[in-house]
Amino acid sequence: MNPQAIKVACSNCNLRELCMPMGLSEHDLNRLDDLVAVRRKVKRGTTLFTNGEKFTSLYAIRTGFFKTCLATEDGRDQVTGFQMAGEIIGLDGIVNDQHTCDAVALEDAEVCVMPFDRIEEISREVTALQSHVHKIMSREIVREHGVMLLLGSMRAEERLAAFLLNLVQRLHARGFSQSELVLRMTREEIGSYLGLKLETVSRTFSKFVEEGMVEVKQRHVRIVDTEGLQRLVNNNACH
Amino acid sequence: MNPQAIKVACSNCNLRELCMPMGLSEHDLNRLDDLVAVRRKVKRGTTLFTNGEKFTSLYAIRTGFFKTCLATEDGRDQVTGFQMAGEIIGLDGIVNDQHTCDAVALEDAEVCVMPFDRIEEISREVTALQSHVHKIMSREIVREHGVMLLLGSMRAEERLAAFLLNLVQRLHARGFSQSELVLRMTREEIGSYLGLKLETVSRTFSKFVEEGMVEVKQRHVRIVDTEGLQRLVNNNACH
DNA sequence: CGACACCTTGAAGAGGTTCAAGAAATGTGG
DNA sequence: CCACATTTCTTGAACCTCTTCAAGGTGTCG
Repeated sequence: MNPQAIKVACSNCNLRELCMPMGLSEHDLNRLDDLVAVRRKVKRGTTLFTNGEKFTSLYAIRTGFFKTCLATEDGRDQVTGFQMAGEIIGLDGIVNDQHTCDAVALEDAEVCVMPFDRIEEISREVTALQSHVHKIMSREIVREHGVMLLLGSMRAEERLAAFLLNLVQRLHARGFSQSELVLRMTREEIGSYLGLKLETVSRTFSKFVEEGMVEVKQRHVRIVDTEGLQRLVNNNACH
Repeated sequence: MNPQAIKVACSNCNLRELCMPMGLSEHDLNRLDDLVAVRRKVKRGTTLFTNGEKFTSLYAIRTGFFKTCLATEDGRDQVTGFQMAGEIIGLDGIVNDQHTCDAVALEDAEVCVMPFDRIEEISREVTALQSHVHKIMSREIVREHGVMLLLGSMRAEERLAAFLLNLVQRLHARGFSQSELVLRMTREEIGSYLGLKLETVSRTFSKFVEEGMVEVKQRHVRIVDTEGLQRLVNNNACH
């Protein structure tokens, strides 16, 4: 058995710059390679973790696409985010040693499993990792502030425009098109995330198409007028 | 000059159990006392930090009451949270070394200033602090998930009920009444937080009063029927 | 190829917003 | 300490956005 062939190594992962700190010494890089215990495949439609489950690890998404969602006993359901390659999920579990939401793969996925006690251990030694972990958590807090702004103050069109621009921008950062994207989620999931009903999402898509801002063919979306969408998001003066 | 009299000491602060880890050795406790550089008073209506300002420190609230809010150039405004004694604010600033929201004192307040580089330094040595910092950030993430659920799936009554119950619960944890509270914020600020207009907040208060669930006299609120409010929040079956 | 999930569109209805006016509380300056 | 200005809160009426309910269409997967 050749350990080289099996060993999971952040040091030569091409997603490193997305999920790991940059500019490390050789020595620190080697320490980081101890972070990832194993990789885990998650089939489409199955969960990486669920509400109530014991928290042990954070997960770095290598491939695939996830949603995280809250489901309360009384039947409410809220998608709290969509995550793609290079992003970290599981942060919600730290506070009470158990997860408070479900992470569902929206397409076949693979994640790097990073046991949290090991993260804490190594980040005591590698300052860059410590700082990185703090920044990742802070980034999530800031992202959620943005969602609160969206849910609290935007109208349906503005929400969907903001959503599309955010998605395409993140995909672009991963080398995909600036204007075309394939939605991995249903209208209902988009609606849940945006605080809208699926019919409203559908209607708003249709409206964007009528106005020539996007082309939509099922889950294939092409953004024709980025500035137009941007104006919708920024400019709430027009109402 | 007697250092004893001036020295800020977490080790004998009565809010310690709210903002600091528990069960530390004498030695670790002493290390923790190096965390707080100074205290700072913040007059009502003034800001502790503002959007764009350089991030240097986290703040533990000793006395007083804050709101954090996002204000975008185009005039949107969103209250992202209300914070009280024992809670930590400033986490949003970590990711980009600058704050992304404003923290406004809603009454005269005093905070403990904890330089973040010192927090990172000490938490490399004191495992309990490291863990504590992680938990605080995770707790904020989970709290915001809850707000997303509220904004994304609740109706006006449900939102206000959830808001009141949350406030009174936090106050109760600080030794105040389980049923009476004084709101430190305006109807407009409540509305912004809950994604409603101030008129809707006012009307919903009136409705609760009519139904005998609460008594309201300006900012003085007395919760008469806690279970009733709880039912509103949990039970979305009734519509 | 048939069953199922997903999406679109229409029409009616509800919940929340907007606009407006007035009342109550709070703060300020003389 | 009182009078006045200002902010905050309440309530009504009309309106608008989004939801609900319903039906039909499209795509997908075993």
